[in-house]
Amino acid sequence: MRLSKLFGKTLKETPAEADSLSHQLLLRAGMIQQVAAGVYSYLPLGWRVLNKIAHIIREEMDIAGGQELMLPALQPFELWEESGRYPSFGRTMFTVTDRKEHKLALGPTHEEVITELVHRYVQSYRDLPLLLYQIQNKFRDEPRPRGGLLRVREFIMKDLYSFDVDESGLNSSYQKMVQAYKNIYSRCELPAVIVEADSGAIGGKESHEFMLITETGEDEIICCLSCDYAANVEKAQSIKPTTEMKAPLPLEEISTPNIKTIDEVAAFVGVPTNCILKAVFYSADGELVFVVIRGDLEVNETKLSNLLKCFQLRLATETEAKTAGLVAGSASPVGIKGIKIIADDSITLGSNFIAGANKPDTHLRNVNYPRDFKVDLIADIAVARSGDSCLKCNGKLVSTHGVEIGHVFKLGTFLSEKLGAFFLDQNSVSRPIIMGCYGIGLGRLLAAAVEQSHDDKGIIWPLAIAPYHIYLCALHSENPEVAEAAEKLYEDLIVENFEVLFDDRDESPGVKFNDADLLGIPLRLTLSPRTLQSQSVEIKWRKEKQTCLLPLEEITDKVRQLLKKAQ
RNA sequence: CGGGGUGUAGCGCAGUGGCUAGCGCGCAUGGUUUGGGACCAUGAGGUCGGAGGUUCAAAUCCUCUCACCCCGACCA
Repeated sequence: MRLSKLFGKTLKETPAEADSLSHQLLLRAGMIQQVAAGVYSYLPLGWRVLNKIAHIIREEMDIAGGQELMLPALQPFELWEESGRYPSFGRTMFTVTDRKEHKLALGPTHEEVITELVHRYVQSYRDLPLLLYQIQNKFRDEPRPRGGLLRVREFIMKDLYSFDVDESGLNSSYQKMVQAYKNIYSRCELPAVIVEADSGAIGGKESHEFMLITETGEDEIICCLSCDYAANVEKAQSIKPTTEMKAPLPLEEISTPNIKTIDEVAAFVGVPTNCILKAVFYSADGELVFVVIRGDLEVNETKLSNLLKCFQLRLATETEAKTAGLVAGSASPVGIKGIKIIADDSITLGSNFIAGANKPDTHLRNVNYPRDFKVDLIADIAVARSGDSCLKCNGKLVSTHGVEIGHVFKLGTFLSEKLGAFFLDQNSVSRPIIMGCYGIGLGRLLAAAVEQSHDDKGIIWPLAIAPYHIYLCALHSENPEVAEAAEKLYEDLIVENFEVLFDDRDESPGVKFNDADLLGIPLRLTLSPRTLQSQSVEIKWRKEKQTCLLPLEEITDKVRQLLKKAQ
C-alpha cells in the first residue's frame, strides 16, 4: 500500500475527547473514528488490525473444532421473554419497533438465537457435541461507554457456543476453549491471566475471565502471591482476618450522641472497627433488605445480588430506610422486625460486638450472633481485600487491575430447558443440552494490545496483528535515483508477498519517521541518497533503537529471515 | 440516573454586548528546503451545537434543548 493513497491521516495533536492511551494513539494514527458515544468506525489501518485478530481467532476456533456461522443482529423480542433473560439485561438492550409495531432486539449476545437454531437441528446424542461460533457486531446500551474501544455500545465479538450431552463433555469443551484462548493471546503477544469470575447477566455457574493486567484496567483482580488463585474482586473469596473470641457478656446500652459512622463509633468507644457490626440497607428489586457485616469489611454487591437472586440491587435511599423504620447511624439487627436480614459470615468471626440500638444516639455493647438476633440468610458477601489470606493456600492476597479481554462461561441447561433444546440419549431419554459460551471482544483486544505495547512516539504493534509488516521509507524521493530504487524495492517486496506500507509521500524525513513510529509498523526500511551510496538499505525494528545497513541486493531474503525469526 | 465540564474551520484552541470572528496545525498553489514533526508567499475553508427570548446590536446575556467528555451509580 502506498501511503500517498491510503485513506486516513495521522494527527499531531491529541483529540480532546480521548482519555485512555489506546484511544489517543488509535485516533492519532488514523485507525478509528468516533461516530457517537461508544460507536466507532474503523479506517483501513484499524480494520486491517481487526481482521488480523479475527483471522487468528478463526484459526484457533477451527483448530479446536469450531464451525463458523452467521447469526442476525435483529432478534425477535419474544425470544428474550422466552429465555427469561430480558430482566437481567434490562435497559442495556437496544430495542427497535418495526412498521407492524413488532418489537425486536438488537442482539446484545446470541445464546437465544443459537439455542433456538440448534434445537431445530439436534435431536440425538449422535448430533453432539457441537462447537459453533460467530464473529459479529453486538449491541449493548452501556450506561457509560468509555476508554475509546475499551467499552463501547456496538462492538465486534467472537462468541463460541458449546453444546454437549453431559458434564464431562462440557468440561472438555471448556478446556478446549481455555486452551484456544491461551493460544490466541500468546499469538497476539498479550500476557493474559485467567481469573475466576462472576457470570453476571449471561448466567450460569462457573466462569473465568482472561485479563490483561494494567494499572488503568477497570476491573479489580485479587490474586495470591503463593499459589495460582486469582479472581475478579466481584467473585474473589478470602480468609477474613479473625478477632479474638471471648465468652458472651450481657447486652448493655451505651449513649453515643451524634456518633454515626463506623469510624466514629470505633473512636468513641475505643475499639477497632472489626469489633463493630455495620448495617447497610439495600433495595433489591424494590424490596428493602438489611445487611449486617463486620465493621472492618465492605459489602460485595455482586455476591449479595447473587445470594438474593435479584436483578436490580442498589443502596436504599435515606427516605426508603426511614420509611421502613430504620434509624440511620444506629440501625441494628437486634430487635428489628418485618425486614429481610442478610448477614456476612464475618459476624460469626468475633464476639461482643458493638451494634446500633435502633434508637437515635444509642448503641449496644456485647451483641452476639445468634444469641441476640436472627438472620434470614448468612453467607460470604464481603469484598476480599489485598492483605487477606488465600482460601486455597493461606498465602497473601494482593489486588491489581486488569482489562477483561475474554470471558468463558459454563452455562449449564437453563437456556436449553427454557428454549426447548433437548436431545434423546442412548436410552431414548430426553435431556436438555448442556451449554457453554466463550466470548472475545475484538475491538477491546485491539485496544488492549495498544495499551500493552506503545511508547511516547506511538504504537508498537505485535508482528502478528500489525496492519503491515514493513514500513518502506524513501527519503528525498524527488531524487530520481532514490525514487527508482524505492519503487523497485517496493515492487520486489510486493512480488514476494510482503505486507508493505510504502511512504512515497513528498515529506521531510522527520515527518516520515514520526509517522512510522506513530503507526507502529514492526520493521522499517529506509532508502536515501546516503544509503544508496553504499547500495544499501537501513533497517530498524520499531521496538528497538539501533539501525543497521544491509546490502540492497540481499534485502528481500534478509527481511524474510528477520520476519520469520520474529514470528 | 446523580455530580462536574465542554460545544467557535478537518484537529487543537483564543475570543465577557459593538465594524468583515481570530491563531496554530492540517489543506490548496508556487518557490526554497530535507536523516527525526522545515521555511516563505498566496489562498480556500465558519448555520459560533440547536430553538426561543432580551437588545439599536448576541459567539458573548437569559430560558429551554441536544450532543460529547470526566467522576460516581451501573456495566461484558
